[in-house]
Amino acid sequence: MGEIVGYKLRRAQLFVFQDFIESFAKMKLRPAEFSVLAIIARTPGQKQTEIAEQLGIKRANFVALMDGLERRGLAERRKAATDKRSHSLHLTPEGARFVDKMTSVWRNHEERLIERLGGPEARAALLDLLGRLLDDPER
Amino acid sequence: MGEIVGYKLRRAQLFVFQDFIESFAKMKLRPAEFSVLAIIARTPGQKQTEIAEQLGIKRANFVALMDGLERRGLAERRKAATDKRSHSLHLTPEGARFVDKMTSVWRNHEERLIERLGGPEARAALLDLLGRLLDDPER
DNA sequence: TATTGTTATACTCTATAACTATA
DNA sequence: TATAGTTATAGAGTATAACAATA
Repeated sequence: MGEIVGYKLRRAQLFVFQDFIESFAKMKLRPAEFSVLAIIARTPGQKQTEIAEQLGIKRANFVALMDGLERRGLAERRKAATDKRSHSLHLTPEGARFVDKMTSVWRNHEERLIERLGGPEARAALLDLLGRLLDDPER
Repeated sequence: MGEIVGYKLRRAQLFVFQDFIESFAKMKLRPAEFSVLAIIARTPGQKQTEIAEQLGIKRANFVALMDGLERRGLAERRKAATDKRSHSLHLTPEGARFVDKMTSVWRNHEERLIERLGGPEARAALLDLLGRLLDDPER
C-alpha cells in the first residue's frame, strides 16, 4: 500500500492531525476551529459564507462551528449595515489573545513536523508538491 | 492557510480521494474496500485482526466492511484449522478478476496524479516526504 | 485469563433539503 | 427570484464497551 499516493497521503494526514489534535487538546480547539480563527484573524469582516467556502465547509455546518466560537467569547457575528441578511465575522479582544497563544502552539507543532521531514527545505518541497495536486495558484 | 502543513495535507488528501471515489463510482468501491482487497490479494490467508491493524481500521468496524465484500462474492472468510476463533481471508475467483480490473482503474487514477505532480520523480519525492512523516521503515 | 470476531452504540464530519428574512 | 443564515436530518467514518467462542 506504500506505493499508493492516496493511501499514503491519508495516513500522513491522519498522523499530522493526531499531533495537531494532541497539541490543542488543552486549549480545546479542533482543526476546523483553528482554521476559522486563523482566517478571521487574517481578514476580519468577511461574511460566513465567504469563510466557509474558503475552507471547504458547507455553510449549514458552519453555523454550529461559529456558535461554539461565539459562545466561548472568541469571535462574534456583527450585523452588516449594507446587507442585513449577512453577518460579518470578527475576533473579540479575548479571541485576539487566544489566536496569539494558538499561533505559538501551532509553531511548536509545525516545528515537530519539520524535524520529521528533515528540515525546512523538505517542508517547502512538501508544500510545493501538495500545491501542485491542488493546482494552487499561490504556489 | 497555505503555509500550514496539516491544512494543505488535508486539502490534498480530499482532492485525491475525490478523484479516487469518482474513478471507482461505477465499480461501487470505496477507498477502504479497495485497500482491503489489495491487501488480501497481496497476502492471502491473513486473519481479520491482522489486516484491520495494517490498515488502521478497528476490528469492530472491519466486520461490516468484510460482510460487504463477502456478500458481493469478492472475498471470503475461511475457518482457520489451527485457531478456530479466527477467520483467514481470501479472494474468490471473481474477487481475483475484480482486483485485476480494480488495479487497472487505479493505474489511470495514479497516472492522473503523476501528471498533476509533474512526473514520476515528483510522485516519488512526494511518497518519500510522506514516508518521512510516517517514519515508514519501507521508505 | 487473553484473544478473535462480533454486536450495539455513540460521536464527529459531512451532505442535502427546506425554511426565514432580506435583497 | 435569488441569496445569507439557519434548522433538521441522514449518512459516512470512527471509537469504546461488552459478549460468546476458543485459546
